[in-house]
Amino acid sequence: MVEKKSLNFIEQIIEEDLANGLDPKNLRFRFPPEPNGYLHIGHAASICLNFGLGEKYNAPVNLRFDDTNPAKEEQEYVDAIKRDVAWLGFKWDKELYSSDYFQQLYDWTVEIIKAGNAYVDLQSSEEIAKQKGTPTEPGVAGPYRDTPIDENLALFEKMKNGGFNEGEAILRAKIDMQHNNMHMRDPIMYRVLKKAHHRTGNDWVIYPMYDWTHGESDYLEQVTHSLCTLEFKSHRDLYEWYLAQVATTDNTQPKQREFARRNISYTVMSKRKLLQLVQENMVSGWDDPRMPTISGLRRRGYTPNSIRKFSEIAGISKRDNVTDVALLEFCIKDELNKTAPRVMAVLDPIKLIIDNYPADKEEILIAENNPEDETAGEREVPFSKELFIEREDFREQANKKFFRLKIGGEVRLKNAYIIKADSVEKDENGNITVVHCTADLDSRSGSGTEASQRRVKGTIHWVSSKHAVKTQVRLYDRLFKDEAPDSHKDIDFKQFINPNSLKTITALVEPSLLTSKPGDRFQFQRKGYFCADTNSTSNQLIFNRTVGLTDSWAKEEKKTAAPANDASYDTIIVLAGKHLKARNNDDRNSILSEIEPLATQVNKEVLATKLNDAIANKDVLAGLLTLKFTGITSPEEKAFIAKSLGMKNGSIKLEAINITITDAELLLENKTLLETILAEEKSPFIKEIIEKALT
RNA sequence: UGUCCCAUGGUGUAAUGGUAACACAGCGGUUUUUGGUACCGUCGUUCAAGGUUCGAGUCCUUGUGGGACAACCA
Repeated sequence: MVEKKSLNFIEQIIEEDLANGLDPKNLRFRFPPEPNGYLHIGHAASICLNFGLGEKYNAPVNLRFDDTNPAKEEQEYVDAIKRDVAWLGFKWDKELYSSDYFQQLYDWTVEIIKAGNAYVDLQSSEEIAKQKGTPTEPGVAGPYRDTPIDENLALFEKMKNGGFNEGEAILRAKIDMQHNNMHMRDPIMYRVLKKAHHRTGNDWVIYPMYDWTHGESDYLEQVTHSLCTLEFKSHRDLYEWYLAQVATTDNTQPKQREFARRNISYTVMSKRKLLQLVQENMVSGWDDPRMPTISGLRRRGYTPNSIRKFSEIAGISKRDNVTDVALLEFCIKDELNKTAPRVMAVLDPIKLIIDNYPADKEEILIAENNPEDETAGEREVPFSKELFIEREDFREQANKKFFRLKIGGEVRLKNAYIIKADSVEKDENGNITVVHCTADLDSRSGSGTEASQRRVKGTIHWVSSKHAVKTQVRLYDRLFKDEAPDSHKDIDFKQFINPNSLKTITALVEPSLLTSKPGDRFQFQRKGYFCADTNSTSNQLIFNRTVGLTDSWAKEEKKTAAPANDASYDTIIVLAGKHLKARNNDDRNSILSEIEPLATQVNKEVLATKLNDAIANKDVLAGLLTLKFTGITSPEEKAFIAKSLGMKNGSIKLEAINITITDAELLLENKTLLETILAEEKSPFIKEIIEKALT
């Protein structure tokens, strides 16, 4: 049976071209990074698209560095990019550089000038920008637009020979200053940059711009489909215009098509912002395991397969998107579950003494390496009287939902004995220092005895005190607290940084890990997947947490521990998000009627902390919609209203204004604030409301 | 007050004029020497209004909402 897989819209375009006579042998793609930063998971989508297409159609894919700006580009980035693409498992056909085409581009340019389609402009960038107009107003011609061809040729020659300083002269294509598309209003082809280039050194002092390079590079390489992200859509006209200047009809005409960049929740995905995190030391570097860079994910413990799988199931489209990071995590958990050896590691140790086990006895127990993989084999784990177990796995008393160790209760020590807790020792502060227990000495795992077959509800992991190895463990969490930290126009994305994104602890692990090498991946049983860090050695083991295991006990605990009203407020936040997305008042009103009963249940103390933390639009709106029904009483709530009045989002501002003007006291307190808003407000609707209230 | 692009469950994507589906997340359960995995179940979707058509998520019109475009960046 043939499974028919649906095609994404890029594949459909290719199929169409093939159907229209394009020879599949001519198919060729390229991945064109600028070497000015590290590749991230968003680039991975593009890499997987292009190289995936190459594999699917058996077509070559070039790795071409788009290196036309010597000010920003460095060899370090070239090396990192090559390493990352290769690590993902892709093989490029040719390694190429746009800078290799500088001479060809120059020669073509001279022809374009001779054809009267380009001119040298000697104005300042401010003047040029001014003449360019805006997206809503057409541009006007500058004074150099009609310079005679001979003069342009001479001036361009002078540019090339260093006769102008940076900023004094540029070469422009002569297209149409009134064009709807700003990129067509006589775009810049060359600028003077007296900087050494990482490959061409000091050969050139003029450098071509992106548009006048990219399509021509595609053409020279005979790329058929030049795929890029959506923000280049409006460059397509120019791409085609330049191509028309140089292309001959017997050659393949490359085709630019655009797809949406891949965003992931709780992180940022722009090189500029990632660079900022690196430069401002908010992370340890481009390969910090919290970074969404390929190198960061690699150090975190992600595999090439998991990233390729993610790109495949996330898909390709033209819609703005924020993919749930849980999907990425699913991909790595799914793979590691099948491949990662299991080991025992205690992250937060508490001592356990088996009172009825001989003090000098040591046993070597057998443990399965991976229950999902029979070929993974077994290993030996030492056992003795004194062990460490996870602090959270013991409670003096607990209800019957807690099926770990408690006084008088039984639990299985993984791969070892069933034990029963008897008593505890405590320090002067009342903290438990030791748990005493009794083992059922007939119950050893794998011994085959009747007692060994006994079923107890809980199984916990452990390490032998004498044999335990101290290890540094880095527990990583999401870098940002907000789903889309850079989606808030008025708030800097760094405001959302999660202060607890890294917790470094000392853990105790079983001795088998002593032989682990950097990059080795393990499942620390019941805890998560961990990867030996680049700097891990047998003298100082270091493990990075890639991702935790699904923890249904934590969920259960959260349910009972959190105040009941939390759930109401969480629902209100979700509804507030919908309210922001709603496109008509009917929808908004029905959401309000859902919120009303919930709002009255919200715990005021919970609310106070939530209001204090609210930064994102939906969190602020949730607060407002709750207060709308509960009324404003505390100083915190009043402060929150004042803060909301300052938000730029229209729905939020309107809601805040409405709440303010229906409360006489609030109205009085915020009178000057409202007057300020009135002065700056553009919406006549909002102005009218404020004016009415103020009089 | 311009041009272009986009709009399908909470999220990401399918459905190519013919039964709105898959995955993740959520919720409930079964199994379990990992509260993992696996398995089963469950929740929930076509922005709006008109039009074309036997039939519209898909085509057309208008509207609404979101995004891109004014670097000597790519």
